Amino acid sequence: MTTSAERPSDFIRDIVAEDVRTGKYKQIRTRFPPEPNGYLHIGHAKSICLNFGIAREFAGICNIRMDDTNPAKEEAEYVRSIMTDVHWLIDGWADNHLGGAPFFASDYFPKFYEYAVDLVRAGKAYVCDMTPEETDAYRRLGKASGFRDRSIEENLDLFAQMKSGEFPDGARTLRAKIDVNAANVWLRDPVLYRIRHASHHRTGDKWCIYPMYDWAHTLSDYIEGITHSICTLEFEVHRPLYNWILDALELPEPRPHQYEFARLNLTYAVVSKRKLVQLVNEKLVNDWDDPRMLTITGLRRRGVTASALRTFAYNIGITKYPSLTDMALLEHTLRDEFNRIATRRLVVLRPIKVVLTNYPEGKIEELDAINNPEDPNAGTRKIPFGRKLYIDSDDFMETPPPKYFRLRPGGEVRLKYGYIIKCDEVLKDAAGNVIELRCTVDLESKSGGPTAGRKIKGTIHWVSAAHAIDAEGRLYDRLFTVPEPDAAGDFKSFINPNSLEVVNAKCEPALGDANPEKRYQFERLGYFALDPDSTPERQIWNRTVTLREPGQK
RNA sequence: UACCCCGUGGUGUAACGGUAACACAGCGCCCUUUGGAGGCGUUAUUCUUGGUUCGAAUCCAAGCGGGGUAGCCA
Repeated sequence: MTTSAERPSDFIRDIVAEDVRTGKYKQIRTRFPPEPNGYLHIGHAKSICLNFGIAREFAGICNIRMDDTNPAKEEAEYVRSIMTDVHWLIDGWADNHLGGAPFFASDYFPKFYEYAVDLVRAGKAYVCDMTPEETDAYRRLGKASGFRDRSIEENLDLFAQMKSGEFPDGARTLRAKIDVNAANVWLRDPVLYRIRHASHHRTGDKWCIYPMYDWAHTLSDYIEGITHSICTLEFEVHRPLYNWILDALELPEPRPHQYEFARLNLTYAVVSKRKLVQLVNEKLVNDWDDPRMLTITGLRRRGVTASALRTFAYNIGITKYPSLTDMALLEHTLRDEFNRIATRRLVVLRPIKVVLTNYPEGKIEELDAINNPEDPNAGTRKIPFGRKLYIDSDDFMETPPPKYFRLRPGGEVRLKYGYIIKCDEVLKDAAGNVIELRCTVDLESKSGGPTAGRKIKGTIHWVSAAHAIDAEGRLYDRLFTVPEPDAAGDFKSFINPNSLEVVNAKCEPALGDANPEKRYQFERLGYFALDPDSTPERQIWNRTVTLREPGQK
């Protein structure tokens, strides 16, 4: 069974456990450091579960830190959405390990600047006047900048002028003086500060020099007392620079250490902020919270629960191998949880009318139905039954294939919790579409009745026409038609044209007081959740995931 | 091209020098008033070649394959 174990095992947790054992740190402290330039997605969820998971397993703390060092890209709106999503995901699980209010790298700008001055004083950084193109070219050639050997006094003076706004954007940078010939290009005198006369979402126009990722991130970790700085694989080559910064500043122990793991890839999906932005901007989906998006907000709207997402994160594990996880594993995780908790209801998605010709006009019966066969405490409810019903058009075929167990002309089927019916007549419109089935009921076959035990292969769901509640059903499918949409060519050309189907559903009356927090199984169809756009007059149901379907349908 | 990292069934992971396991997916059977769930069974794995060792998925080397980096983005 796939349930969330208390202590997952992976190479990072092994390291943390060892550090705890040796008493290397007083307390374990991790961090989740998003840049507020977009919405969080399922890959971030993996990282959040890792960092907060470690905090809760080792009695530690996890900080949320906005890595807001690039004023051109970042917005307060993203800060808000990030906090909403993280809180939702860790609520009741690791929220008591959260390091207080969100931290902001921008709050450390003054400290970053002081450290930079220290670095210059130590002769380990210099102001460089080369253009970005020249810098690139020199770096590629392993050639030293002509400004590399400026005096400390001149560097100090120039850096102060950079800060006070004496120079235009891009005119100068502060660079670390490391090794222009290093095999690792990130050690070839990396840029630490650049000039950007731009308004920052928090510091406004106070600064016109902004720290680069490596400088800001390393020092933020140090300032916050982070012990284990966990990031994705693309930062692996930055680790020597991370350590160089700590060494160059001669920062006292305890110091943070960086570890890297593989980001999440999923079949039939894209999981990268850049691509998700495109889907939104090019209107290929409705918005960031479109239920087809693997953003946390989209998943939430679709009906995915935080606990299921956490279980999924546990199931996929943590390694350094850049794997591709089967979307079926996510779907399995969802079904596994929902099967246990979902309230069962009868809903017809694509109705056909059925008239029971031998059932008395005006007669209504109340049938007993089980709310959740997996949970006896969920109890039962009554479902009204009458002469006119709706069944799903999928459950009737005029000329069915061999293994079709449902209704056919002259055939019998059992109505869940009700009677066995037989199809006598098929009525069609001028276009030849089936519009009504006229059936007869075996009046003794009701649950508990004399012929209730008759062996009938198929059981289908139904709704009383007189009592049905009309509702909108939004049936989602995977957003892409191929397992690896970004493997070759333009991923947007593989968008599934049928990723959303809207239907007018007929729901049993018990759904009238449906709870948006609850999960429902529409029997034989799938798991559904109420969309926030629902109104008291009209419900909108999002299909989170279908029931598992056998090979062919 | 250079540097770094990673290679365990179809997929995701475990095994921490002692003879490969769990989950997903697939297939078959049983059960079923959800073609769901559940039960039982089953297919299938250590990239290659050397080396170290009594013993290697595990340690070493080379090769092959995959990924990452080479922004004044993060």
